[in-house]
Amino acid sequence: MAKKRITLSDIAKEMNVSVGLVSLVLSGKAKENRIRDDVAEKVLEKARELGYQANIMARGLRTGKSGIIGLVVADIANPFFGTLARYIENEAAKQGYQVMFGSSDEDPDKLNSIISTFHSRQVDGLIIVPVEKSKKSLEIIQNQNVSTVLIDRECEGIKEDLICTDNYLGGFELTNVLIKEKYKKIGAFVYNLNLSNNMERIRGYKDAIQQADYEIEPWIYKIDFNNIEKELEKGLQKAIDNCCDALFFANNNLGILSLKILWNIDKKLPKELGMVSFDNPEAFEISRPRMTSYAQPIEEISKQAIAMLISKMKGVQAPKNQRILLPGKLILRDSQ
Amino acid sequence: MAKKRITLSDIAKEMNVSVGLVSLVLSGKAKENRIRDDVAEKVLEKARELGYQANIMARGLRTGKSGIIGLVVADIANPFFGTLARYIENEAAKQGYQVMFGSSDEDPDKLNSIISTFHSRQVDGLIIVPVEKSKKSLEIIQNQNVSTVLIDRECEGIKEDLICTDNYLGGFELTNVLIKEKYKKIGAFVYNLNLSNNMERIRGYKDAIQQADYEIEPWIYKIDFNNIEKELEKGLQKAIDNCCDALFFANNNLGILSLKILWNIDKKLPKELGMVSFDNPEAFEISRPRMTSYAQPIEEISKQAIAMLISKMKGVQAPKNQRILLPGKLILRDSQ
DNA sequence: GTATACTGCTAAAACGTTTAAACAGATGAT
DNA sequence: ATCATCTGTTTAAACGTTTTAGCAGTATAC
Repeated sequence: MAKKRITLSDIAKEMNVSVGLVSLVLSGKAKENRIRDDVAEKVLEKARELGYQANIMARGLRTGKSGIIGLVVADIANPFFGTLARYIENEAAKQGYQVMFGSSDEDPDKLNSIISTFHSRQVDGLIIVPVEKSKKSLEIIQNQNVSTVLIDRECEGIKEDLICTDNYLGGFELTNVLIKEKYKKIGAFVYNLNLSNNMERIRGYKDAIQQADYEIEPWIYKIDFNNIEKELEKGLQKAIDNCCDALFFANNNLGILSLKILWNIDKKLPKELGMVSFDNPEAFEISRPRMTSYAQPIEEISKQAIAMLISKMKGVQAPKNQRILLPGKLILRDSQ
Repeated sequence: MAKKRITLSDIAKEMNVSVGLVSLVLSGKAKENRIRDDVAEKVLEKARELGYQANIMARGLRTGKSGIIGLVVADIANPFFGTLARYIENEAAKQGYQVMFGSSDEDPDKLNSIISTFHSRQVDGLIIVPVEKSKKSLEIIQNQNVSTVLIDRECEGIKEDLICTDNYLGGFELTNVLIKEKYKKIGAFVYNLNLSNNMERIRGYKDAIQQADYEIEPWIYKIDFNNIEKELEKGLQKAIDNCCDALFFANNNLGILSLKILWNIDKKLPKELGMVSFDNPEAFEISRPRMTSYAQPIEEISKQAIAMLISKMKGVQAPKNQRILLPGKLILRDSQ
């Protein structure tokens, strides 16, 4: 019942050749090693017949390569990261790599343990969405000399190749949509985490407000990441009490939840307030109002990340510590 | 620069003991092999000091285990599967397993190639969302004797353990919500794929209609999976032309897209039509109308799937070919 | 004083690859 | 006839673990 796996030596025995020869043929090195064509052909045929599948662990042990790319995101259930994972999966597959993933939940300890098991598995490369205080984990990995590229955010104190959306620009453009409508007070919502991308968005928000052609003040509310929904309720109420007539959400989570909460507070609110949100989940297409948002170039990020990772793994000496900022796309709908 | 990995033998050399002893200690088998406590302690200490990380490929080669669970879903970017992946990741981690995933795109060839690379990697177990015509791939895997559990849907002609939502019940309950409102003609939308879960939902829909306490006819429209948006536009228009006054969507994708399309056709439509949808993405909470839906017990599915998989991997002879149907939850909102 | 059992360790094989080096035999050059 | 070259293959080491069998030394039993 328990069918034994076919190994190189099974094939070798059946054909009365050496294991080495079979290996050479099956790894496509027959020509360079001048194996006779007819022999190579027969070996290939036999392998097919027996249903040979290479044992990747054995190969990996010998070669030191696993063919695995480790991806660590904040939460794979978040559509932004899910989509990202999907594109990365595709791009990696094109290059013959498999993807293994882990969700950090914005927790540096989890991040660290994921990275460390990935390392144990000899991943050939790492694509990491760093979290607050992940400097130490990243330093360890850098010392270990594993090819790594960071995406989505920077990590303070770490010099490493990075691909992410131009968050400042997004925050700036989004806020300007609101400013054009002459709102008097635009409240901004962001996590209380020290995440470079969210901070950049807020920086864009602030700059836009400062450069506005009329008098307007920033108003920023930080949401405790461990208690998002409750905190957001409080914050939203406070924004209303403080006469905010428009709202800026620094990410999809905050945007979506706010839409829900505002409606619960008062069904008229969503229509009366001006709103814009970073990220572009499908939910924003069917919400009322349809949320004006800033779509990150997820596919482009994935492509560039894999391209850069592959070139690093191949040892092509790309100039260290590149920072690639990709522009997103403003999606004008009807919430402003 | 390229820091060498620490191996058992590095530790052994530094401490003048044998590799075997170090292995025994680090794999927690010191006691049963009566290694002296002080020796064990020192080895542990040294390993920590040098930053030892086991080489999992070497271990895997020796033990035949990889510690990896392969998960193949239709599309990791779909929030349903993303959430599923997340729970599976968590549950697997609790048992010391890592998850590797692949997206099949409902394509049997892709499914097959994913399964086959997973097998090459010696995954210890497989959790598979089967697609149309995946019988052959699954038979191969069954012959290979890899522990497998199917989730979300059945695969025609394959006897294998299965965990999924009680789709029939969901379709039935959802339709009854509409029937209670006395709609005259309820149009149902479903993919043209032969997926057991979607079929079951439609069966529930049909039965509910047949058992209704007033005269009503089923009206079903099948959407070509390769051209969903265009087809859906056509179908929705047709439903309206055919005087449907309510709509039943067999999954989240169809529900979300329809909400968007209907609004584009005529902004009054979403309010005028009765609607219900299978699945419960967050989008349904902020759409207008808020969509009444049937939430699948994703966490429960994941937990049971991992539990069953682990017990199969451990060789606990669970009665073959279990079929576990888990009830979902009707979420009443205001689209009916 | 000899057999027996226990203690704490080492030795070595095995897992399935990859790959550099070696080899035998044929061919060619001198 | 000798040496070199080429052809097509084999040999064997190596990768880093795990695990079984065995070994030397000490303790216990009679």
